Amino acid sequence: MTEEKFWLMKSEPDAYSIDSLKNDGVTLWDGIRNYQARNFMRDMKKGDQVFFYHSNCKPPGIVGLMEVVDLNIIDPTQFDKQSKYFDSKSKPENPRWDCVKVKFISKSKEILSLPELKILFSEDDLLVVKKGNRLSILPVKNDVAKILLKKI
DNA sequence: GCCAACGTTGGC
DNA sequence: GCCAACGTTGGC
Repeated sequence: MTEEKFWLMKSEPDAYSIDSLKNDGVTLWDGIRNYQARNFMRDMKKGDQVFFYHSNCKPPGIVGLMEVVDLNIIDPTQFDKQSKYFDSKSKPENPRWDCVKVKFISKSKEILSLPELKILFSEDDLLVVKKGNRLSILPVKNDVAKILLKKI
């Protein structure tokens, strides 16, 4: 039996938006430099669905849906000296950072904003509504995801 | 621009 | 291993 898994990934729309992904079709979710977030990506499986969240904008919120299509990809930006994500401590023979590839599924007609999410869900239901939560990748509970899917 | 909530770093 | 200082995220 296949258990559906759901996640939420944040991106600042100035850096990479849902429109960028719609245009690209697929993208590598690289540049993650937080171990907990990286480990969540390692827990992902092909076919998992991911809510795309715009952060650091007004208003912040969920703007679309994507799907995991590839796993365990070494993040190329860690070895790129030109990249802001360059990590001098990571060696090619033992890469520290990896990521997943995602594909565009849909863009919401309207943003499901953080204030709305706070009305719908408690901190325990959906971690993104928790004050001060800085994790850019979060798991989403199955029953919460079912509700979200109807609203985006 | 402010600040809360962390994660990371480095001295000891 | 502790912890203070510092840096980052991201809402407001």
